[in-house]
Order: sequence, then C-alpha cells, then structure tokens
Amino acid sequence: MTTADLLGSDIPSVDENTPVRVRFCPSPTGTPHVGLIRTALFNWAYARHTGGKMIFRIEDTDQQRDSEESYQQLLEALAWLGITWDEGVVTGGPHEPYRQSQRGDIYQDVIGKLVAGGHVYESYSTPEEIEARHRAADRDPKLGYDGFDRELSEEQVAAFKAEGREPVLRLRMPDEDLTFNDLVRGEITFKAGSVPDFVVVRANGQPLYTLVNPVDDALMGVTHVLRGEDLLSSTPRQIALYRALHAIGVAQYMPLFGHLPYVMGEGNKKLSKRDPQSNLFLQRDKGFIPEGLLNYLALLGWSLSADEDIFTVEQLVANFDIHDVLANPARFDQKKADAINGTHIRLLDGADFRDRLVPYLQAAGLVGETLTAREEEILTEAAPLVQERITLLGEAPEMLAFLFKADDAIDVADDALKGLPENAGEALDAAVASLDALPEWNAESIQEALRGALVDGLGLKPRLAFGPVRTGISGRRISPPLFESMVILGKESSLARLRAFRATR
RNA sequence: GCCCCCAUCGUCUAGCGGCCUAGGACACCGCCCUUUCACGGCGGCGGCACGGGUUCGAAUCCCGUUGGGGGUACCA
Repeated sequence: MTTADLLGSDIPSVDENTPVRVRFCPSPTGTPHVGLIRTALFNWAYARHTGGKMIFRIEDTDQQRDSEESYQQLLEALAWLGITWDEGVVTGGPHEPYRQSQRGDIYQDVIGKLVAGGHVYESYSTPEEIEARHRAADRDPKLGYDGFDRELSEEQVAAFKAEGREPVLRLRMPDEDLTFNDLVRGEITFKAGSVPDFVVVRANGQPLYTLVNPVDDALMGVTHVLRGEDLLSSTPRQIALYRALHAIGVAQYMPLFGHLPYVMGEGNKKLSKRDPQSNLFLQRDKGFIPEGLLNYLALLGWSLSADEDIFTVEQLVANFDIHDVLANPARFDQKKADAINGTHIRLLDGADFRDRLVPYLQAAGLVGETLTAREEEILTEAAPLVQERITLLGEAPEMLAFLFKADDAIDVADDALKGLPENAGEALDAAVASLDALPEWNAESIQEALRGALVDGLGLKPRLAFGPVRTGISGRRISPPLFESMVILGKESSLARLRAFRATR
C-alpha cells in the first residue's frame, strides 16, 4: 500500500455537472434560532435554484443535550416557513434512517473498515499526559494532541490494556497542507501539522460528530456542504477523513464546502441561543410572517440586487447562488427585520391578512376558539384599517381590542385622558347631539357631522377636535381611523360609548 | 501561544480597476400628506480601518499593521 493509497488523496471532487445534493443537519438541542434557520434557508434555496435535492438529517448523537421536543420544534419551524426537503426524516428516502441515533450499525461498519485500512488508530494518551509531554519538550502545552500513539509497540499497548485503559480512535492526519476552495471564501489552506490527529470514536465505542457528519454526508451523496462559519476550522479534518472514506469505498467524491457567515447579536458576539431575538418562535409570536422573516434572513449575507431589499421567496429561489453569499458576519437588526416584515404585511392580500390575524386575536383573548358571526364581521371590516399601520401581526390585538369589547368594558388609558382639551365634556355633548340626529351612518356622514359640531361649531383645531370622541370610542389616545371604527361599531354602540364616557367627565 | 476567517454609512448591503464628487435599505432628523397613529412622498445626516506597494488610474489587486471573530474537546 502506498502513501497515496492510504491517504486516498486521489478522491474525485464534485464539479459543475454533479447534480446538487445539499443537506440541513441540525442537532435537536433547544429552540430553533434564526442563525440555524438562515442556514436551512440557504441550503434550501440553493437546492431549489439548481433543481437539486435537499436532505434533512437529524444529528442526535449527544444523548445528554438532544431532546424529542427540540426535534418536533425543528419540524414545526420548517413547516411554518415553508422550507421543504426531498429526503430525510418524516419523508424518508433512499438513505434511511435519517436520524443519526438510529444509524449506529452503519457507523460501526465504517469504523471497522477505517481500522482495517489503518486510517485510524487506538490512542491511550490522557490529556494530562499529552500536556506533560509538551512541557517536557519545552513546547506550548496547549498545542493539542502530539501523535504519541501513532506507532505504539505491542508491548506498550499490552501495558496500557493491563492498566485497564480504554483507547479512543484517532484519524491519522496527512503531513501536508490541506487546501480547499470554499464556495463563499475562495481558496483556504491549513498548514501541515496545524491540525492534530483528532478523535473520531470515544473510548466507549460511540462515534463523534467528527466522524458521523462526514460519513453520512458521504453515504448520502452530499455535494455541497453549506454550513456555519463555526465549522470552517473543522474542514481540514473532514477532508482528511473524506480521503480515508474514499479509500475504503464509503465516499464517492469530495464535496464542495461553503461556510456561511455568522449572524451576530449586540456587540460583537455571535447571536446566542439565549438571546430572545434569536428565538424563531418568539419572533413568530410577536407577529412575523414567514415572508417577512425569510426575506430578512436572506438579506444577512446575500442580496437580490443593488436597490431592492424586498423580495418574495420565489425571487430568492430564482436568483440565489451560494457564490454570491458574502463572507463577513452580519448583525441581526431587529428594527430592520420588523420594517421588512411590515412591508410584507402590506403586500398581503386583504383576505389573507385578515385570516392571519385570527390566532393573534385568540392569543390575546379577544375572540374564542371559533369566531361568532359578529366577530367575523368586525374582523373583516377592521382588518383593512390596521394592515398598513402595523409591522408585526402581534400589534393588531391592542389596536382592535375596543371593537371586540362590550360597550361597558372599555377601559380608558391614562395618556388618552391627559391629552384631552379642557372642554372635553362640551365637545362630547356636541358630538353626541350631532351624531344622534344623523339619518345615515357611514364614514362620510359621521365625519361631516363631527366636523360641523366640533371644528366649525366649537372652533376646535382639527388635530385636537376628535380626541374626546376617539377616547370615548376606543379608550385610547391612538386608534385605527375613527369614523370607520364607528361605522363598524354601529350607531347605537357608538353613542352608548360616548354617553358613558361623557358621564365620567 | 499556534491555526483559520473577516474588514464600505450606526446597521444590512451595491461595488468584482476607470460608469464612484461611493448607490440602495433600515434607523435617525426635517418637510409634505393627514381625524390620532401609521402608510406614502420629498429632502437631510452619514462610510471605503490604517500604512505601503502594483497601475496612467484602486473601495476594487498584492503585502503589512491594527481591530474583530472562530478553532485549538472522548461538544456540535
């Protein structure tokens, strides 16, 4: 066996003509966060753009941290956003199973071949011993594993075993520079000797991420590994492992790698899972719609054109290319995300927007499980009033609450009271009188009557004239358009509210 | 320490040697529209980290410095 055979460095690489197969392979630890979703989105968009396949694999090899709840949340997140996959959990496919926790036998088989081929070796050194050797040789103790066990004699092995030591398995790293062409960063070279032989199998026989991730990628024929920048420095190890996998017949070709920039939080820190901003479901509960969130997330590292920030998922798919992704980290800007979402809300078809409001009204307790006929009516008429005034669906309940409440259940906010003119009582009397006399109850007639009574009659400034009426009707200083709101409430209800409010002045 | 990545307005970005006295978006500040709040429209503020090269010409290419980030685990 020659060195080249051992290293398998003759492994063919994916080229332009290889049908694209990408994957999203999260570990089910914790709630889905926006950085993770951005990674899923870019993989998905690239698959759809190229007509390739998207694989959804679950990397649940860490029993301590993985949870079934988290797995379910992953499914829920992708379903909500419309990110689909062609092979993977739930849908199945030619490389089942797609949960690593169920692939133990496959890994053991690969491990056996790696051992037989001499690509991995048993290592008995403890971290303390490695560090001690570095100090003894006057090297930096933080240098990492030193390759001590590479060529152990049978006597040494026997001695370790006699001590009861259980070895880990390490991959034999090639003693040469490792270079690859990153799809977003260009050529990257790791110097020979800078990556030590790393552990691929624990002493208890369980394989680590460092092994199972490339093994599954190889087995599943992944062509483009698009993942977070945090995995950039593990790429040389994967390349070395891929060569070994090719040598033992597990890998057909070397995939292409593309490392997506970090999504940052405040300061210069990576957006952490602890940060509420990063929590996908919190964003959804606040009122993000998939269109808005996907648009914003795509903007973190990618752009459609020089002067368009707003685009649909279809436009993203039609134009997305991993080569256009930027290498520098992007800060998650909640204000811009909100603004983009607001634009998408305004882009929504009226009926669609109306329907999307329902869960938020229910969550706020304004309507029940099923809406009454009257509630349906109110919602249909009121939805257009708020569609252009909110950036998040979650803002709607507060704005619309007064329409769903009983006339005697209107609470009046303090700031609404403060802004009232001295003669609010007089204004309310005039308003009630003019409205009561109205034969027609529509926005135009209401406006005309109120204008006549308050602006012309009492000489109030237009900016202030309607304050008392607004407060009486909605209990708020700020409300959806007043006259339209009164139309929705009806004449009887409107007058009842104004009279009741007048009685408190 | 060593290895690797990154560097254009406050933020996200356009820019891939001349179209740049650097364009757009968010935010911010004015003005207009207006029954409140928004939406919308108009205008303003504001940036190529620094230093060397290469070139007739550099935000764009090269080198260095500085700054930031990541890795260096029997985590992923």
